[in-house]
Amino acid sequence: MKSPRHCEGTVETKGTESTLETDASVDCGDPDPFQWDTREDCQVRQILDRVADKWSLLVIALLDRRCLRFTELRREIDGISQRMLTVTLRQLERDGLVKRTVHPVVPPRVEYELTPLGGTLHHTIRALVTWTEEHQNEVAAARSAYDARVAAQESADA
Amino acid sequence: MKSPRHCEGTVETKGTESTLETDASVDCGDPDPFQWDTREDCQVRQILDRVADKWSLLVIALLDRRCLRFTELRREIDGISQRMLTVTLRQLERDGLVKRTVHPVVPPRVEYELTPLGGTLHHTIRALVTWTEEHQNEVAAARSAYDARVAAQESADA
DNA sequence: CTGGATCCGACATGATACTG
DNA sequence: CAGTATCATGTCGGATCCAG
Repeated sequence: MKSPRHCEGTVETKGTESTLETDASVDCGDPDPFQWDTREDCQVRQILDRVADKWSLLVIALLDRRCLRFTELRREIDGISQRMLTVTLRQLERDGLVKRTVHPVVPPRVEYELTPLGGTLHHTIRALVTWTEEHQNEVAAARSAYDARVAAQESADA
Repeated sequence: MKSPRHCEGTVETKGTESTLETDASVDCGDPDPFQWDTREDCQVRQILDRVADKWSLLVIALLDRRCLRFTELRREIDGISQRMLTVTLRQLERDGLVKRTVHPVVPPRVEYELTPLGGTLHHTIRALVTWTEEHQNEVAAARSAYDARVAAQESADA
């Protein structure tokens, strides 16, 4: 119901699909700091989902004021499929975070870079990555402790 | 290609089969700033996925040094199902980001709050949310422009 | 080289019913 | 109230083929 439908597939229902979105109609500018993103139809929730996406995160982090070609990105991001890279880049381009430049040469050369808007996001994303790097050991320890507790509990039940 | 499997971070099973061995064995501490998270077996990637998760994001943002009960969280986060709230809270608890307190009363009263570790994450998450709030209009504009371009292109083809 | 399109399986997620 | 268990399904995402 609240699924943020992808825009992949280049649907020809360009005008009709936007009708079900409550983007423009809903005003999310509320003063309550604890109410800001609680409504699923709020645009902030949608953008947050896009921006915090698994692959989007990596692409943005990788495009640190650098131009990267499609294949370069694909090579750098271990595990991403061609399809997901394409889809992710399209979404980011649509959101104005990534600029796509096609060089009319043969073989085709397409380069991706962050837009100014994307550049501002980069810092935030980077902060998230930094936090993860700095605290991964603590998280791992917490996981082990939790798993140990669960295991102990289960053996106690048996 | 390489290992086609996903980042196996999101498991809602017992946790006994969690990938402990790979977590500890793989060392992600590399100096290259552009290599840090490119490998899918890197623990940073897994944690990033968890932390940047749609619901996790909201829960952490909501638990800003407050104790919230299960139902309160559920009510605040519009659109979340009971199941996903439970799963999300479990994951966060396992990762040591959220503390779960059960009050042995009737009716049961369970409260959730951020751990100190979760508190440090909170700032970063908050920054992400703030960015989204501040730039949602630009993103929306970019989307409209993109959609318009696509529409124009399609009508030109026809 | 850079994708677009399609097929299809797997898994995450939602809905529902049940429990303590 | 706070879950757990089960089932249904939609979406994501990978593999493959094809095109410019």
